[in-house]
Order: sequence, then structure tokens, then C-alpha cells
Amino acid sequence: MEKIPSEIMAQVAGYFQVLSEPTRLHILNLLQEGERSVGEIAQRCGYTAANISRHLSLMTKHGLLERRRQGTTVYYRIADPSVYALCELVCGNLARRLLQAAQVPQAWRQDAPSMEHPGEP
Amino acid sequence: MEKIPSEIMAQVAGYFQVLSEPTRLHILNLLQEGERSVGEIAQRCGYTAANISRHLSLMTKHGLLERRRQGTTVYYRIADPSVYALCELVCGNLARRLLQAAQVPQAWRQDAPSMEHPGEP
DNA sequence: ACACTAGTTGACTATTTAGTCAAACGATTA
DNA sequence: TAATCGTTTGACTAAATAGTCAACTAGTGT
Repeated sequence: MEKIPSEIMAQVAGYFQVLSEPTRLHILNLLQEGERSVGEIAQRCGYTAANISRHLSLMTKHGLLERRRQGTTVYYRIADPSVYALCELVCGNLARRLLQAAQVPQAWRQDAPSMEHPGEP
Repeated sequence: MEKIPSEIMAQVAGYFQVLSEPTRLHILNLLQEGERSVGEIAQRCGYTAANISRHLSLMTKHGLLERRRQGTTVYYRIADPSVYALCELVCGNLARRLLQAAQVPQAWRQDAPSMEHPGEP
């Protein structure tokens, strides 16, 4: 198997980390509607503009968003639509997992009292 | 556009967070070879077994890995191969981004002669 | 110049988390 | 039973980070 340099590993981890924050996912979700201003995003997310501005700037730095200034207002938009493919993959995984957890015997469940797999070879 | 409940948002963010750590990506990468014991993973990652055990247990809790005990040894394996699809999507994004930004620094180009990793111990 | 509006950034706090060592645990073997 | 090996977990430290407020920057209009 190929050895992956740790610098690359860190880059990939960094990209995932951008997506590992509910507020940022919320922003991405409402930017699906199209370009939006910092103020509107802040208002709809229920956080200060300062906070949202940091999130937007982080995502822009990582290439997920693009920035456009018009007068005193700054608009952000999706630069990398493939993010949504990532999100859908994850949602698929979670959905499968939830369905599976709903059907599996309780003793196998993660949060059940500790017990080794009973029928394992 | 549809409003996504914040609980779901947190779940998705949590899944991405599992993948946002270089050590965990390293583990996933070497588990592509197949099932491995905690001790071997720890040795090859260069961390203590305690540390690796925490990472493994986190990934198992999130459904990425599965655990099997044989005697005193515990083996972990990939439970959700679709993780690799996620990683490849991200790698694709990064590659595109690097090429695009690489008008200037020729040393970063993929076809350029190999470059030292300055931050490596 | 001045005031007004929208966004960004410095400084700080509270929370989370990767990593370590040491102790506990669980399975095997003497 | 005791000894031992591999793994897990409790307690702790150091570093990262989401969020806030306040100060600052940058356009627009009077």
C-alpha cells in the first residue's frame, strides 16, 4: 500500500475539518439558494456578523466559497459545488447506520452495556 | 430550500469531524490493507497504544470501523468502505485547487521534481 | 469633511480535544 | 492461583477553536 506523506494527510484532514462544524454546514446549506450577504447569513444563523465573517473567511481560504464586494456589502457564494456530494455521501452513511441500528438486537448496540459479539467465529 | 434540523446538522458535522484528524486518516489508510491489531497500528503510526485505542474506539462509535477480539488481541477493520469515496472527493478538490493556485510556484506542481517537506521532524 | 452602514479583526473566555502515563481490565497460560 | 500480555480508561496537560464585544476599515451619501 502506498505511503501518503503527512503533509497531504494534514491537507485532507483540514478540508474535512472545515466541514466538521454545524454552523458552517448551516451556512453551506443556505448558500445553496445562491449568493448571500454576511448580514443576512448572520441573521438567519442566529449569530453575530463577526462570528459568521470568520466562518466565511475560513471557508473561502479553503476554496469552498468565493467573495464579491458590492458597495459596502459583501456577498459570498459556493465556489466548490462538490461539497454537496460529500454531504450527501455522509448523509447516506448516517441513514444506513440509523436504519441498521434500529433493527439490530439491543445487545449489539454501541451504547448497550458492554458485551462481546456473541455469535462471532 | 429545505430547513435541516440542527440535530441532523450536528450528526453530519460529527461524521466529518471523525475524518478531520491526520492520525485517524493514517489509520484508515493502513486499514485498507485489511484487519490490523491495535498494537501494530500504534507501532506503525508512531503513537502509544492508548492514544490509538481512543481513535479506534471513536471511529467504531461512528460506524467507520468494526472490532473483533481474538484472545487478548483486538483487531479493527473498515466497516464503511464509502469513507474512501469521501477521501477521494476531497483529494480531487485539493488537487484541482493546487493546480489552479500553482500558476506561480512551480515546485508545488504535481509533475515537478520531488520536494522536501519542511515541517517534517 | 462628516456621518452612516456593512464587514473584518484584535483580544479575550470557555469548551473541546489529541496526546501522555499509570492503573484497571480481560483473556491466556503456568 | 498467579503471572503476563494486549487493550482500555481515568486523570491530567497543552493546544486549538467557536463565540463574544469592541475597535477598526472601507464604501456611500450629505
